[in-house]
Amino acid sequence: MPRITLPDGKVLDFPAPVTGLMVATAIGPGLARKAIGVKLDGTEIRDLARPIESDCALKVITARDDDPDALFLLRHSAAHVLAEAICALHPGTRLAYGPPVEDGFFYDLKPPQPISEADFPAIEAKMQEIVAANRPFVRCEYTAADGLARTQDDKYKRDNAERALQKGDSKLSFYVSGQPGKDWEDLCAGPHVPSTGWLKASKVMAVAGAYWHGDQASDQLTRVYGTCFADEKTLKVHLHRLEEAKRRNHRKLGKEMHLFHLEEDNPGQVFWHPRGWSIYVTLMDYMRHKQREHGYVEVHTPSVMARSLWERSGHWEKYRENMFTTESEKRDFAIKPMNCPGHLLIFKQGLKSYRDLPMRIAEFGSCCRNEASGALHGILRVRGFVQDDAHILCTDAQVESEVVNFCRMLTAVYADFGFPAERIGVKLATRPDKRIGDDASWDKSEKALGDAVAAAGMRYTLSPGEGAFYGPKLEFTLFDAIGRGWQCGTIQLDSNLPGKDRLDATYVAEDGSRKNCVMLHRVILGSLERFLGILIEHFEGKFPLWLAPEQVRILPISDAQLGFARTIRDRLAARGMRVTVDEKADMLGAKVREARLQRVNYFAVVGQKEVEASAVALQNQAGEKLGSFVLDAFEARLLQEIDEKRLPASVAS
RNA sequence: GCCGAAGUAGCUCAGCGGUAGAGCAACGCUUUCGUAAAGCGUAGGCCGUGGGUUCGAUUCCCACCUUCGGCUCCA
Repeated sequence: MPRITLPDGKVLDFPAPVTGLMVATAIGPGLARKAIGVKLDGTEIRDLARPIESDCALKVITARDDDPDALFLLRHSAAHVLAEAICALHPGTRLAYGPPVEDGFFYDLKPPQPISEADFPAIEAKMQEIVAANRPFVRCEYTAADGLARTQDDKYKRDNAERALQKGDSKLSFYVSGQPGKDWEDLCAGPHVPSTGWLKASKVMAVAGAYWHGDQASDQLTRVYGTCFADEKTLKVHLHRLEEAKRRNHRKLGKEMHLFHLEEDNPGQVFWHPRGWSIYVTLMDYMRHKQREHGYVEVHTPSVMARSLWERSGHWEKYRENMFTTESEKRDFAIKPMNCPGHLLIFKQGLKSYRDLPMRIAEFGSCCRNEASGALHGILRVRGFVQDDAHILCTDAQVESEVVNFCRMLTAVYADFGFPAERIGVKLATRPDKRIGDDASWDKSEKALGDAVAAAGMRYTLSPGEGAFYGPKLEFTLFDAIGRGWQCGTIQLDSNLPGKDRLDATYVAEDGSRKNCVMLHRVILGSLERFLGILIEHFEGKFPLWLAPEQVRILPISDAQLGFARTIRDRLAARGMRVTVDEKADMLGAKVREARLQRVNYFAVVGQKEVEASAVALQNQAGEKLGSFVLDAFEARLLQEIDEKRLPASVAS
């Protein structure tokens, strides 16, 4: 006799087991028409047609794009429609696994022939056919034996079934899209929407490879990505957002704006052009300044270090495959993939007292890592990069305050780049299965990091098991102007590397004894290459004035104003600004167009009128005409905007 | 590294067994112009690299390199 509690607190009593649909109907026929599933006790999503036998809290899930539960149901069901369509078009296709994911769903399968984008229109047409037929999703349950028998010839489904049974399920469920025995079926735990007709706003997005169980040594499968929304309008918005991401692509903008290039013969290494390097240097200068403010000392350590040092640090053993190595006079060397050993070697010079701690050692460390060729990605994932790296050597007792300090510094830095607190996500990555150190010390260090984040006024979520083998870490993700997340900053607690068995970094404590330091590895921007790539996409190449490679372009109307234009350029350049004059014989319209496309922040038109008034007619990148400015006012305006690090309206919140 | 797709002028792209095409950019000349493209002309190519098939390959086949989309990885 189930007693159902609704979200508003109302209680419905039923004399016998009911289905979600019956509950929805009891609430109202309108709701029943819109219902696609129910959620029990805030955890289990269930088909509308399945019986509910015991008391529970129940939410009716309707087809809405702002409800993650609804999207889960729609996308999980759309994955079935996709799989059915592919099976119909490519008989002999083996199905593996088709879950909903962020932004859509995928289905891993093994078709007899490769599937490519050219097949999408046919797949989508078939899917629309299945949707138009509006066939019900019917759940069929079998005993373990019967269910296993149904998956007998299918390696992947058999494996899924066995895993479900291992997990403790007593029955195996299949979902038929239509009539059992007649229509397509798939082993699946569910849940699903009532019928295929709900899945109108679906689209096949991409095809890629994937491994069975994510294991490189296992079968290679074809992964077909799709997405589905409740409303076709939301699908359009989603597709529009993808277009937007394409427009912001840092590789495209980097080329258009002459920031950098990548050389085919030298994969994974960036050639920075004058304009790109200008931004890069501004980033470094800025961080150098911030680090000084926060009590860091800057150092520089060798790019190539001997194998013996990497053996002592443990890197040779663990990361040998990903290190570039070289040899001289029969000794092995490696190009540094990290800066920490070098920083510890600096720390170890001379005797350190507890009074010297914490010691914050920073370096714009140029590192090389031999990343797998397939992992390279524009300037976001490269083999040669520079980090705003630093290592804080301190005592256990100092960890928490150092982390608080770091979080505050990081928040201030991110805000200057257009990522205010609400655009920062924090994760605490805790102890992994494979780890060193006892549980008591893990308890202590995880708590220290968590407390520090809270003390800095930030919220975090847990990322269980994702910590480094030597200690927990905090990971900071930035959400850009179109909502994409990029992990940048991190701080990791490490007592392994400075420990006795590794590089043995010690200090003399108050009581005269020698103690080992603990170390915090930390970056804020991370790889400058990557961070700059993210900034390009975040700003769509329209950098704030303080970062912009070309802040002002003077546009003379005719050659008669060239001299005046050059005078203005020299004057602003003397104040440290990045200014050019467009000396081409083009007409003004062409010069304006060019300047806007190049994303120059300000363009100052000078004609006869301006020469006479010693002024400029100003326009900004957005195309707003700002009127006439005499030179003093013009210069003051620019300097103030640079000084404030003012952000463009597109990201200011 | 693995799976799929792609690589043609500086850029964006067309062509696809028979002498390599456009627009923009560049360069030259004319124009000196008031807020998103002045006009005319010139030059520009180992059609990613290597092999094969063919009378003939940018085009078809194979291998490799690089890039892109994923997977795996990311100290």
